[in-house]
This record gives sequence, C-alpha cells and structure tokens, in this order.
Amino acid sequence: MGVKERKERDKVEMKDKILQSAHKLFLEKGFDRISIRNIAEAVEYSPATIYLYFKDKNEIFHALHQQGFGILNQHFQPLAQIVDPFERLNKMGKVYIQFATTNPDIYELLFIRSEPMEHLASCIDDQWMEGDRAFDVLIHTVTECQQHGYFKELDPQNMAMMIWSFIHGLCALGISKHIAHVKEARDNQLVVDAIMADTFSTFQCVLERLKD
Amino acid sequence: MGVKERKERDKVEMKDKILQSAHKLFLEKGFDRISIRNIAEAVEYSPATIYLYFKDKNEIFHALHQQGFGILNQHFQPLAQIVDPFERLNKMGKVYIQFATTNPDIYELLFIRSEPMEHLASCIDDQWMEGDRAFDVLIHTVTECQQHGYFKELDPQNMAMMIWSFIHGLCALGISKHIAHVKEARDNQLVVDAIMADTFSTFQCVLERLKD
DNA sequence: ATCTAAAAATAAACACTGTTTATTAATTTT
DNA sequence: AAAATTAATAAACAGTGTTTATTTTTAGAT
Repeated sequence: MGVKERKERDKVEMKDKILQSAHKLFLEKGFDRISIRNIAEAVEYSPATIYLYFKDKNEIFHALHQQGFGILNQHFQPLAQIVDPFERLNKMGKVYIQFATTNPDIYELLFIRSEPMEHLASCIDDQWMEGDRAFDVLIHTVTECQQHGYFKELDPQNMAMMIWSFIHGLCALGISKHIAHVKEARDNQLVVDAIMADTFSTFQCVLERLKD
Repeated sequence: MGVKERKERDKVEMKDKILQSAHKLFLEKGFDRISIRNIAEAVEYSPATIYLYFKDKNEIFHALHQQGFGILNQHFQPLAQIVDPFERLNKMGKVYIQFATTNPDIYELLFIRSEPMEHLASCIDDQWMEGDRAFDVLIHTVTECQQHGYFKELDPQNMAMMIWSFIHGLCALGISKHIAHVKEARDNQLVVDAIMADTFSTFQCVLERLKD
C-alpha cells in the first residue's frame, strides 16, 4: 500500500515544480511583477491549485528566500580555505558584492525587503538559522582578524555589524539606483560598478589602518 | 479678467490638497497600502479626478519624495553651526539615523525603494538636485575633517560614499527588520535601537583612529 | 437671462492582483 | 461497479492602477 508514499512524493514534486517556475519567473520579472497567476500559468495549473501546495504568496517567497540563502552560502564556501583571516574578510566582501550586483532580485528578497522578515517572524519554527549562521561566520572571521592584530579592543559583534552595514549599504544603494543618481554616474552601470569598487577599496584601506 | 489666474491658484491648491492627503495616508498606511482610490476618497473626489492633477502614481510619489527630502534637509540645517567638522560629521550620522528610525516610511521612499529613482531617471528636468546637494555637504564635511587631520590621503568622494553606505546600510537593515532577526534581538525595538547605536559608536571609533 | 463652448468631474470599464468557495473531475477504497 | 476520498478548477470577491466616454459644472458671448 505504497500509495500514500507515492502521493507524498508527488506532492513534494509538485511543490518543487511550482518553486522552480517561481524562481525562474522571479529572475525574469523581478519582485513586483511576479504573480500567483503567472506561476500557475507557467506550471500549467489553475491559480487555485497553487494554494493546495502553498498557504499563500508569502510561503512561496519564504521558500525562494531559503533557496536564495543556500546559493549565497555556496558562494561563500570556497573562502573557508583562505588561511589569512583578513584576506578572507576582504574576499567575503568582494563575493558578497559580486553576488548582490549579479543577482539584484535575489539580493532584494534576502536583504532589502521587509516582507520576508515579517513573514519569518510569524514562523516560530526556524529562527532565521541560515542568516544567523552566516553572521556567525562573519563574527568568527572578525575575531580571527583581531588575533592577527586587526582592530583590537573593538567588540567583534559590533565590528561585524559595522562591516555588514557598510557592505549592505553599498549594495543596496547600488541596486536601488541611488548611486547612479549621484554626481556623474548617469545611469552608466560601468561607472556605478567603478564607484562601488572604489568605495569598497576605501573601506579596505580604513580597516587596514586599524592594525596593531 | 483674473479668472485664469484664479483657476491656476485653484489647481495648485487642489494639488496641495491631494498631496497633503497622500502624505497623511502614507504615514498612516505605509508604502504598499496606499492607493489612488484611498487618496481620492480622502479628498472626497473620484479616483479619475486625481489623474487630472497628477500624471500617475509615480508623480505623486515623486512629489512626496521631494517633500521628504525637504524634511530631511531641515533636520540637517542646525548642524551647520557646529564648527568642529568631525563633531559635525558625527552629529550628521546621528541625525540621519534618528530621521530614518522615526520616519521609516519616508526613509524607505527616499533611500530604499528603486521605483522613485527609476521614475526620476525619466524626468530629465531636475537631476536629483536635493540629493546631490546633501551629498555635496557630506563631501565638504569630509574635506574639512581632512584639513583637521582625519583620514588624510583618502579621496574625500570615496570617503563620503563609504560613510553614506555604512549609515544607510545600518538604517536599512534596521527598518527591514533584519537586525531584529539576528541573534538576541527578538523583535524588541529597544534592543534593535541599542544594536544600531553600538554599531554607530564602533564606526565612530574607527574613524577616530584614522587621525594624523 | 439664455445659449454655447470650454473645462472639470465622474461612472464605468479594462486588465490586472491575492485569495476563497462551490463545483467538477480524478482517483482510491470498499 | 459503487461509494468515498482527494485533486483540480471555474467563478467570484475585493482590491489595484489607469483610460475612455459621458455627464456636470463653469465661463464667455449673444
């Protein structure tokens, strides 16, 4: 009587199919132009069917959120092999910026929008684990840097928060087109990228000066 | 034959009335829950009438955007009297954070959302003047700080961009509830505020270390 | 004061959105 | 094969921004 098991398999398969289409549409159309009806059409089911597999749109976004975090963590994994913590910290920043600029929509979902966070607050089960884990890695790297003489006597938690704030701010201003509207960067993405790179370099310089 | 003049006065009066209601609703309901029909009901006109005074919703947001920037600049004005540039820089950060946390919706409109920026791009007339002006003030303050021995030989433009990125990142993460979901800050606004204050202090410390 | 032309306001519609409910179709169990 | 359960859907509800055709109001000329 393996019918129940098969049905469960079918269910997760269908969920996956929906999620896959949602992810695809998400990348194609972005945050606001994605709709339940869109997704339903892509998987060739009626809109109401979606609601048999996901409670509401937030739950779909939540799944994409987790998925996006998985992708980001994958980007970070290779950096674990870098022995020098300060170099690793710098590379982490570079990878983070790279991820944000090449996947602006996913980045927006993960770090800019408040809706996913508000939805997370209502799910008592998983407490933003992946986010915490990533932040712990950052704190750990900061602590290691301190053992190598960098920015000592500053609280590593505060320091990590400061670094994250800076990097996120830079990425967010880039994605939201605010950098493009400041001064000479008239909508030229290359110029925007250059400004972001220069700003990051400046931050690196600042951190370097905090040695000893 | 001052009828034409009176009609023009009426027109701007009506525009003001709409904008006033829009601003009120904006503060009450936030970014997403504000609608043309809402605004129309508030000013006791039909939704279609709104379109006689504003081309579309973006144009209303654009007006609110300018208005919001005016409010922010008002907050900054008193700081011009502070003679010590580094102290002024620090106070600027404090005022900025204060503004962002007490007016999260306006801040979102001004600095987080990309829609207003994308709309601005289509208005060739005003080139984000107020934003540029505010940024120029920051650059100027940075330059003055350098004359007082702070973070010398760093490009003031890059330095200003770095400072803005940090402050914006901190505010954005606070508003988007991302800080609340990291570690122990379980939705407690007081804890979030404390983390933000600590992070800002850390940034201040870092800048202070760059003297000479 | 009346009639006409211009201006202002609106009702209704269009094409969307997320979500729910009642109904139909398919599948499993008896 | 019939009954019961499950899956899928059509249709509706309440909402969105925006446009168009129509009506109401206003202004100027007779």
